[in-house]
Amino acid sequence: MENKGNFGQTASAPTARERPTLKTIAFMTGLGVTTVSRALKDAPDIGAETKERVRMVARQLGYQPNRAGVRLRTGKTNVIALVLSIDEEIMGFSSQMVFGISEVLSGTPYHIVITPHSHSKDPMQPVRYILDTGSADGVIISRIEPDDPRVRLLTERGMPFATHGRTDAGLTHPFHDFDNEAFAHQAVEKLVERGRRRIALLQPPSKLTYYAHIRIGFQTGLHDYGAEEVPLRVNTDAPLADIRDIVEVMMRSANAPDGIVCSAGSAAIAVNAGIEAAGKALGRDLDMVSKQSVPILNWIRPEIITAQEDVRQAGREMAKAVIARIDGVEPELLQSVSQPTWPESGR
Amino acid sequence: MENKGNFGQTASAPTARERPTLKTIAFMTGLGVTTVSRALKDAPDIGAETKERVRMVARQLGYQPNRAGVRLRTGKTNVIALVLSIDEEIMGFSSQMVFGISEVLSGTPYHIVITPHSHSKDPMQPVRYILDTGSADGVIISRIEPDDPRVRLLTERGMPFATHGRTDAGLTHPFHDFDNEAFAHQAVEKLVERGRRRIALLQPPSKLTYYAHIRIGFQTGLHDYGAEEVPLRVNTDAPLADIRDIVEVMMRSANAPDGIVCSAGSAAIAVNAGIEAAGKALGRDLDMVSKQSVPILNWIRPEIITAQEDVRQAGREMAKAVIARIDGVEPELLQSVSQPTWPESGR
DNA sequence: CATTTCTACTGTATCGTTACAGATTGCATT
DNA sequence: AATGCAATCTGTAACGATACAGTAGAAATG
Repeated sequence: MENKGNFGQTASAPTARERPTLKTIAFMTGLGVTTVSRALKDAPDIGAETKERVRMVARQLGYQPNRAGVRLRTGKTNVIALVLSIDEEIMGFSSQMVFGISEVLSGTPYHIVITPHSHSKDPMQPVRYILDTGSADGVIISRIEPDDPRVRLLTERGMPFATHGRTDAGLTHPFHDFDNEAFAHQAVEKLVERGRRRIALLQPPSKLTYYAHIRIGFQTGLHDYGAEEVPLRVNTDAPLADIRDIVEVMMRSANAPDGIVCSAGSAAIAVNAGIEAAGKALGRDLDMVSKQSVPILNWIRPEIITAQEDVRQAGREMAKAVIARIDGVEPELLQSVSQPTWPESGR
Repeated sequence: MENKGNFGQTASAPTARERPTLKTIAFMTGLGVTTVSRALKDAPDIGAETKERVRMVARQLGYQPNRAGVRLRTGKTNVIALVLSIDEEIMGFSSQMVFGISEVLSGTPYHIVITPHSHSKDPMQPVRYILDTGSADGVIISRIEPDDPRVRLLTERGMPFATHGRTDAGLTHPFHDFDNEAFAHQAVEKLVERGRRRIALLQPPSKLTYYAHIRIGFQTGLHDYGAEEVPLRVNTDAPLADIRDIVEVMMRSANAPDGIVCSAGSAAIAVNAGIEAAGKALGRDLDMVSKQSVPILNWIRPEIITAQEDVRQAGREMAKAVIARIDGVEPELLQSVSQPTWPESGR
């Protein structure tokens, strides 16, 4: 009579080694399914010895909770959605981020689901989908704008998330960001140190928040170190061929710069091509500083002065932040900014 | 009495616009939940008019089946797992593959879950996890070996999958592969066309299947076009610094090659560095042919002769193959090999 | 000794969906 | 009029987990 609940239900498992469930453990321990469930989550109303017994059997069986069961009953998906822009992305930017995220998630029950979208299309669509279908417990997004509508929506709907990049409209949320202001400032410094004074900036598209950071760092740099800007009318999102052509024209012109600051590693390759197409050479006629997320530029031209942005680390930070947010930690405590590092160039 | 099933259950939805379920539609149409379920999957025992009505209401409500419900009941996860090696991966190889896969999956109910692992560790672990927990309907794996234990296990357990690369042990399974044999053969041809006769090969690690393909293509190429091999004792998986150093030594030696075939884009960058460190120049002292998955090499040195491997296309093919396999299509019909393309170099 | 209070455990209902085994109705057959 | 049979529709149970509302027994209380 004590096992009335199990009786006749788990008359199973004679031959086939099927996946164990709570019922299996309940049957083996002689306990009720509820008790097993509560024992495994260390509930206070279960005896210490019972918990121990349940845990042993569970480990023995290699029990892993059925995700669908949990999700259906509790709504918890154990999924983190990574929203990625499918365009651009020449270098392994997002791979690195994915790997950073996975590193953190591998010690947790979370899975990572990639939700891609074309950023030329509606960037809200994937976010809306996730919210409407409740298909994730947390979200990670990139390419943040100062008053990002995705951030607004996610906040409004109470969905935990972290961003790669900051907003700038009084929104408080977890983020990880690279200190682009410091990068641009230091970049100018490096150039001036080498005697360069007329500096061009290949900047990100102006709608992204870090455009402003780059601009500010660049301009205070110019001011602090006494240099001037040579305008460059193209941004890092442009096709590489366009960047090269425009840089070539600029380098051939009368007021060609003697220094260039480049906000993206892939673009730096095109910039370099433009420079060389104009018959100029790095280190001789001018210097270039570039940010990169993958250490590749110095393999191409050792003369490029590079700052490293550790995107894998960013992935780790954001994963930790989302999980913390899911666990109720205040957003204010989940914000971090990483500094550029300047590996000794050359090899 | 007709609505006894719904009665008292769906007395809900007064204010809050909650996510619609079958029950919601059942309530609105006055039908039973079962009928709605069957109507939506176009079952033969539901009247045409009823189906139409149900579909209209469902569309109106923006109904999307609850994944946890479906998964719990049917075991269908609607997930494709992409198993990725977290190491290496300098360039955006896997991003491109992910994007290719997503393109195909975006028109389906499938989600893509990234399951990363360190390929220095046990490569079976993620596959075992997926099988044991039934966490996906299909799997995509790369870095295939001739007698790949993952392929064996997945086949044995009846899990649909596709591989990036072939096996070579009588295993029949869906795959997409790049024709590395053709690439290597054509690469030799290109070099010989340029008057090169002493050719080195930077080959993949020998445990991977395509090592043999590259070797065969290379050797028949040498034979067909009358060239000889200069041995190069390092493979594409080696750290870039090692590759450069070894290539430099080779290029300084008495019997330096006058042509190099390189099986990976990232490695080509290091090879080039080694060549230049030895004071040699591409196009003058020697030529290099390299495969690349992202069109970057010619930005670095226009002289590199490049073959394009379209990894995004590979992602598409594999996604289509896994889904077809899930739908019961025979593996024999889901195998494809893509040919190298040789874009006009220069720009 | 009766009553309350804990401790430790359990049954039932439920999440959303679908498989299965009926129902109900109308019509054609005998 | 009884029977058979499609054509449509429906209720119930189940997938695995957990929230909730208990229950049984022991111990503490009055």
